[in-house]
Amino acid sequence: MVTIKDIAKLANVSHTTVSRALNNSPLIKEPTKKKILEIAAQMNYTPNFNAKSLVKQKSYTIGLFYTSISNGTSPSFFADTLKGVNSVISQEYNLFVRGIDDYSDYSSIGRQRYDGILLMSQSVNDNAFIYHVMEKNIPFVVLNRDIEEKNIINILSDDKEGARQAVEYLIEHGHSDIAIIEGKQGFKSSQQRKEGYISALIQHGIQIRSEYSASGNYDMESGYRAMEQLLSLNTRPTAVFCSNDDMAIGAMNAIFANELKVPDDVSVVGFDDIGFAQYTMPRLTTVKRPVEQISVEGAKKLLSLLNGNEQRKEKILANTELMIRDSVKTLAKC
Amino acid sequence: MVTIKDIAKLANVSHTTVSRALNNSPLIKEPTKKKILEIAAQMNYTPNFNAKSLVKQKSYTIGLFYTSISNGTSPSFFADTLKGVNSVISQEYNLFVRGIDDYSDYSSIGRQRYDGILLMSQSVNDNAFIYHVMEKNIPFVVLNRDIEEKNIINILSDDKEGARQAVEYLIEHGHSDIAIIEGKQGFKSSQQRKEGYISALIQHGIQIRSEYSASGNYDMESGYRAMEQLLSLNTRPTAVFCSNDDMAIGAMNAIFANELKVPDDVSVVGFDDIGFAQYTMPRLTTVKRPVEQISVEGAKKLLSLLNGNEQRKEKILANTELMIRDSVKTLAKC
DNA sequence: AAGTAGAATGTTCACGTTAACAAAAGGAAG
DNA sequence: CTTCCTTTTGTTAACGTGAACATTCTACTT
Repeated sequence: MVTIKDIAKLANVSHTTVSRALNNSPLIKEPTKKKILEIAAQMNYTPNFNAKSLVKQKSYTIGLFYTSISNGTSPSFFADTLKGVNSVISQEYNLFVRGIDDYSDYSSIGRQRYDGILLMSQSVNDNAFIYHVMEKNIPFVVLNRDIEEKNIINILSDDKEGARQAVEYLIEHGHSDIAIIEGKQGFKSSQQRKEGYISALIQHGIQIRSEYSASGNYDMESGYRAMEQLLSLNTRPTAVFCSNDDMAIGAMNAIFANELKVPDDVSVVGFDDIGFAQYTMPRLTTVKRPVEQISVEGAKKLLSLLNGNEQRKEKILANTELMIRDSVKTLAKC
Repeated sequence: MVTIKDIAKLANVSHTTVSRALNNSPLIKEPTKKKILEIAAQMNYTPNFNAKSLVKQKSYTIGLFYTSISNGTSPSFFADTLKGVNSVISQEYNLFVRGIDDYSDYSSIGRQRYDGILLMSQSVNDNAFIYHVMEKNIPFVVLNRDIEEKNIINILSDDKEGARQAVEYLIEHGHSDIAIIEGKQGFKSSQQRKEGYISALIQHGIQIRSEYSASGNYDMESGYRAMEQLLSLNTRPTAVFCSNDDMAIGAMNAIFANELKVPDDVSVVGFDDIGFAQYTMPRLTTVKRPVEQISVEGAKKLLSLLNGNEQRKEKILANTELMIRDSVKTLAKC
């Protein structure tokens, strides 16, 4: 392995001069710098990041942590977040990916190893990890999940507004018998999506009917069951807002199973815009959560923090986008 | 930051003794070791991996490289491979993730930075990277894509056999007018899946008809177009083997668009078993590529290599599995 | 009791880099 | 030509750890 000392010998200067030249220090005369740079290139020199890290007390490493890599994280979430973060991180930084549940204890997670941490949080269970990171004084950003705690940079999508818009879209297309299939009990996201649903109804003066609220837990199967329950009502809803796409797919299957059609008999709207939403039959109208954008913003924020720019420790809401496809029917307004 | 020297002072021993105790050296007396370990735990000591790396000439980092993170890699592929690798890598190692196309030059990729490299290869364009890694003498394993080169550890699924089994399954269910929608021209995988298709037909004495070969390029749209072409034939095939699931979904859409039904009018089989295959209507029968298993095997192989166990530089084929769902109809044999 | 082998611990140095301080070289002013 | 800055370069130490070699301590043999 070629080191700066090797270069120094060849260039007939001290290794410090080489170091300075490579780091583009203004202290070095142009011709000297040029000569050194040439030799370095010729010798195929690669800096040793470990040595650099050791002396600079910086790891040049950013940790990207998920709640879990093995359990529950949806494929498209991985792909989108990784894409987003990856596009921002410069070559100077290493990107390390791990699941929080891979660790039995967090002792190996310290400042020396990570300059900063991006946490794609999907569960309240992550809080222990968050406290550890705060305690260790590692710069970090929490993405995707709403953290109650103040003084944390927290970027997530505005689920309430997204849900409101989706339901408003249904109303504008003539629906007023609109049901909701709720997300997992106790999840902040479930609550906010429901709030959006309610807010849209109120805003348009539509009465809220408790029998139009069916509970689910974010998986397909629960969407199916919730839909069956809704279909068995005396006055069947003409449209259903599902708190995520998986449940929407389950709901659509339940509708088909009852020999009804989407959107002719029942309109369906989802939430998330998973990759598969455009491959369903019919293609699913849904609320796109800007996961990739959140990742990009989060990574940028973190990098800026690492560069010493003070950031406001605030919550940032990213806008959702309604992806209009084919699962909603326009009703003639009565 | 607490270092072994701090511990040494408190324990009234030399820092080397601490180092040995922490590394569980047999040279240290039990009571001393115990005392040191206790103090370390109490002080919340975290080893500095940079210093360790520097002196041991080891980076404790495994690079997981994809052909691209931004382009073309399917979400489920990310998720499955990451899961697989992650489950094997011990806490001792860092997992570094990047796309090859993130690099304009490979100069920063050297032995000091990576103890070993896992390459999830999806394109011939990766070859330049492979040569670089070989030249730098970094231990590595190529996964997923068939590499012609000898003397490379190369783990991939047995696509030919998988395709053969799928087509055989169609034949066993009474089909003999079986078409194929081929994968992207020039891809090794396309070729091997087609070979499997042909081999099954020959084996069962079924004549190969050139008009039953439609070309595609692995995306939905191409599957749709290929299927339309097949449907326009005088003697429509009763079953279609699609070289991947995306094209199978496209093909199913084409069948529906022509007011035909899957599987009643045409049976469809896919390849890959993407997550969505079980959510299609009807659920897609397909060949599951053991992506996660390949990742696990590859990571194990690499770790074993890093631990100094010589590995045979060979090609390993992993078995596919036919996922039987609802997109194939049993025909009465004539 | 002395000698000795072996176990346990300590000293010193090295890894490759940057930083603090030191020194030399060059140039301007008197 | 001194003297004194300023610019450029060099010397030395430090980061935290592990390894080679050195030393001390123990326990056993004679």
